[in-house]
Amino acid sequence: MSDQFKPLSTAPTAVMDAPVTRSRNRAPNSSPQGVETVALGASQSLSDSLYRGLRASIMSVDLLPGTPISENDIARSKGVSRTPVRAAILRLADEALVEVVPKSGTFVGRIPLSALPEASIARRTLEMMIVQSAARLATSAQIDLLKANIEEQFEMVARDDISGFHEQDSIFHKSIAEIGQLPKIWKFIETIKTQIDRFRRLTLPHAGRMAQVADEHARIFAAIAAGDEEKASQEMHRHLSGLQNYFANGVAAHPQYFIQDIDLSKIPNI
Amino acid sequence: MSDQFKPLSTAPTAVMDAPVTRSRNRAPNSSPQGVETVALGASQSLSDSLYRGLRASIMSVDLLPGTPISENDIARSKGVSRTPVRAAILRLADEALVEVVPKSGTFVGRIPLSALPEASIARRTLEMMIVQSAARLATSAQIDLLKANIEEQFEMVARDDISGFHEQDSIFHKSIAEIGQLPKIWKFIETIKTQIDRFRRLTLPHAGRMAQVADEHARIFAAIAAGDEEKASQEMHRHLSGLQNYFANGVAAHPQYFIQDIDLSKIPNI
DNA sequence: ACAGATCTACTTGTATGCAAGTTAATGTGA
DNA sequence: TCACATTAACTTGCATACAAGTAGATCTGT
Repeated sequence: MSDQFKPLSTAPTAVMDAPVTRSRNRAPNSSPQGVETVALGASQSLSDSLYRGLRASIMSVDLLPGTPISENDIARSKGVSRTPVRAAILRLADEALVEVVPKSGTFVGRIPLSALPEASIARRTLEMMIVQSAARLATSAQIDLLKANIEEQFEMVARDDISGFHEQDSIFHKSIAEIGQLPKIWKFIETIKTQIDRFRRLTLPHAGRMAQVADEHARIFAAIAAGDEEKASQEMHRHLSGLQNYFANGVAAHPQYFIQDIDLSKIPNI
Repeated sequence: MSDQFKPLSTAPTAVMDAPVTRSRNRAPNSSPQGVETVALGASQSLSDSLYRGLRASIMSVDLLPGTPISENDIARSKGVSRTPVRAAILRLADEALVEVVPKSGTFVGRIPLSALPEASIARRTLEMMIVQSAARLATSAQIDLLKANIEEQFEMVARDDISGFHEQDSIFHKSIAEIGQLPKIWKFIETIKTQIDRFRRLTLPHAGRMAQVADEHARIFAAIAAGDEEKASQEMHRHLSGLQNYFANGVAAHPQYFIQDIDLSKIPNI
């Protein structure tokens, strides 16, 4: 059962055999065994750009959970065939951002409540470790840049610029990961917190919380600048705790947006 | 730009309008707003079973990194069309288990060395937290089951049954996550450690290490049984550290299996 | 014998058509 | 008026055909 996918070409890897079938080698297109694995910046592919557009619409909750989406409609509206649309939707299905029901329909994914508590715990655990590393390794130049980011955040609070604040928020956490020399773990956290972000955008009142979040960020920054690993970790813990307080109200307001696959009263402390 | 994917149906959500186009609702097929989100056990889909088969072959390094794979060949050998094969390959490409070079070819993914150090750190960090939770929450019944698993492991060592040992190893870690009531984080970890597992299967000598791993597991178990969170965490740290010792030799033996996108001499302590 | 241009078989990406199944609307009976 | 069978339009999953591009084999000139 394990050799059923062995390459079918009869010629082994040796090159001097009579090549019954041309054995194709690695395309020199791809990273030539060398140093860089830099992603291809431009989209280049129809299904890629469709994927990104759909994903952005779902993550911004511009498309609400449960909304039916039709491969045919999207294909017609974009003037392409179903094939690249379908490829994009299948990718989103792997991320649980859409739910595909065979022979019936496709829907913007409802948020699985059972995923949120452990996603929150995992994110907090990793970011506590990351910020410890950052407090240990930060250079004065990096601290200056981070301080500028904090000031930007308070500027956004003053302007009441929510989307601008979210952007600076994201840069803050990403920068800490870079300072801690763990940038790929931040990438991983971004996938972990996907459903958490959707939950927050759906249920949390953004206005009041901005100032508090900026304060929490400032305390984390201060600990990093002071090189106090333990304090930085504790402040990050505070910053990333307390999500469960919003569960009951958020779900009660819009139950149709969620897959209620856990007992909301039994959520552990996060 | 953000409303380009709004559903096209002219009818709003209200049901009393004259339905120019039938507005389709959620299929009662899918989880009916209820409690369970249980995955559909049976494969049901051609592309699903192709995906699982290919993934197993790649993870077991039965298909070596860099091996060219052809959608047409697989389709012919399985007696299906390219469509489901292609869907499976695209899923694998998202996991970096295959590399697709447009208009050129598809290859079993080489292991990106730059991903390994941070994956190892993230995994260790999460499992240290999980085992602390397990040491805190373990019931005596759970401890008995875990003890039986440890005994199985030593049995496998005695029998020199490598694949059997790997299975018990996996059960050990998964059981700890269940005891710690964080089973979904173990699922996360399984995706994190994908490339690490491939690296180990390619480069590590399994024979000698089995006994040592079983011993490390036994020490973790003892700390859990004693309810000693700190000790359990430390033993897990020891168990999951030291991968970097194998980097240089493993890569030197088979450089073509890896994307050497980092300087091997600059790998941090993991 | 060797270097370079040309050619041809192969690759992935997309378009299109069909099959099986589901769901909402409609028809039918009481 | 209501319950139930029928039907028709829509859905996703798969098969097939074509387009654009790549790379190895071959041919040509020296």
